[in-house]
Amino acid sequence: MADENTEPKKLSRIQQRNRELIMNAALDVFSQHGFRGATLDQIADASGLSKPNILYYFNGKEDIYVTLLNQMLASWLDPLTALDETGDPIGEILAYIDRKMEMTRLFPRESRLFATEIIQGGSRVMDHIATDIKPLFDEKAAVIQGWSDSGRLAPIDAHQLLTSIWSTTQHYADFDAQLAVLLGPREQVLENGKAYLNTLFEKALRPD
Amino acid sequence: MADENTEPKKLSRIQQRNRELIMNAALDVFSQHGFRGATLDQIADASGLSKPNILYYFNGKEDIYVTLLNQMLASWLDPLTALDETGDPIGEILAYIDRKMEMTRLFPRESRLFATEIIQGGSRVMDHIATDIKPLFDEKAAVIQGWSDSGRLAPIDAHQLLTSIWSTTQHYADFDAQLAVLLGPREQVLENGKAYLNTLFEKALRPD
DNA sequence: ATTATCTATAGATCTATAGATAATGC
DNA sequence: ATTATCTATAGATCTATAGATAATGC
Repeated sequence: MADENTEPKKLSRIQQRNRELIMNAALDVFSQHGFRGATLDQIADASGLSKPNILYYFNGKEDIYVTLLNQMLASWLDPLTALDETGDPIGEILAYIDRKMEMTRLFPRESRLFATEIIQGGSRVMDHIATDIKPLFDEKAAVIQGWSDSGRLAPIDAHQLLTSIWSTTQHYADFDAQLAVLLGPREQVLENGKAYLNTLFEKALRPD
Repeated sequence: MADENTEPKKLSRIQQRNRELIMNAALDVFSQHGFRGATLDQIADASGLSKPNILYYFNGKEDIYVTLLNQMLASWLDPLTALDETGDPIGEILAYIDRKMEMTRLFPRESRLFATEIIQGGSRVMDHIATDIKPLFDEKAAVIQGWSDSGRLAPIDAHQLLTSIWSTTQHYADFDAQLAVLLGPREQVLENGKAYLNTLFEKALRPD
């Protein structure tokens, strides 16, 4: 029970397919109800597999949840990783915003899963945040701060800038249900949001 | 069972105190776990009352939750209501941001309760959003759009502007756990955030 | 007398496992 | 032979109620 993470055991085709079915169902269920609110029954129903069969593939509810989170977090930072120190400052940041908006468009459930987890204290991702997210966050913030300090961007707090980019872009996924009532259909809202954010940050970042 | 909302029955001092204890405990528990994830046991523990006693004051888990949401939503829009058409456009919007940041500072649990509810589909507040929030949202957006169209603000999509103010300000409450790791202690983060948002929106809104 | 609280428990829901059976890969 | 799935169920947790008892307000 100590070292069970050494399991690159080749997965059979069935294994692979069913694990994917479960992950997808779990994403639906956990992003809608959070960890505590979700049940294996719901995941079983959504995946089309029986409850005991699901526990044949995973060691339990928490195992499913943690596996799902890890899988998702692995690609969550890609848009920020791609921020290029050697590029044009404003162009780089606007491109980063576009990539984040694309994440929102393609992976709204993942965004909501992460949001719920953090809102509820984030005990299962805190390690990940400290270990993986913070270093990248600080590194890229330093790049942006460098641009700002050297006058290639307006004077700005880079950490706060990144925070506001996260909040504005992820909001379109997380508060989808509210925005559908207040602003209209999803695709259109995202399109308008993208244009708006580009204008907003372009004006705010332009030096002088 | 039809018209039980006619209950302005004067509450005894004990009634009032215990209902408040329960509301406060429920805010803790529901904002941390969402509706499905919360249990009466947790609320009982947090309030110091017994479980059956809690059900003496409320008709059940859902009754507690809905009462809490309604209570909270009643004041949630106050900052927006105060936006004054006859004031200075940029000053009014920056003051609105300050009020929202103050809500974040004073009522982070309420913000997280609302966020979790919306992320999870918002079935229990959709009516409220359509009936109470949307009209005010549209009215104030029209005011701002008027300012923008008449050149007193930069050209801007007022609905999107309000959306981005909500997302940026509420983010400090909702993603508190993450920001504590990435940015540092809460009070300081809020202070920096307030200054940052003022600069950001001031630059973005200035005409010309 | 009325209001508030407690003990005890019914009945539903949930996670997880045991053990049998069916399907698949050599 | 090994992998995958099913039936049945144990044991824990949860919401809610019944019915008795204690506290409070006239």
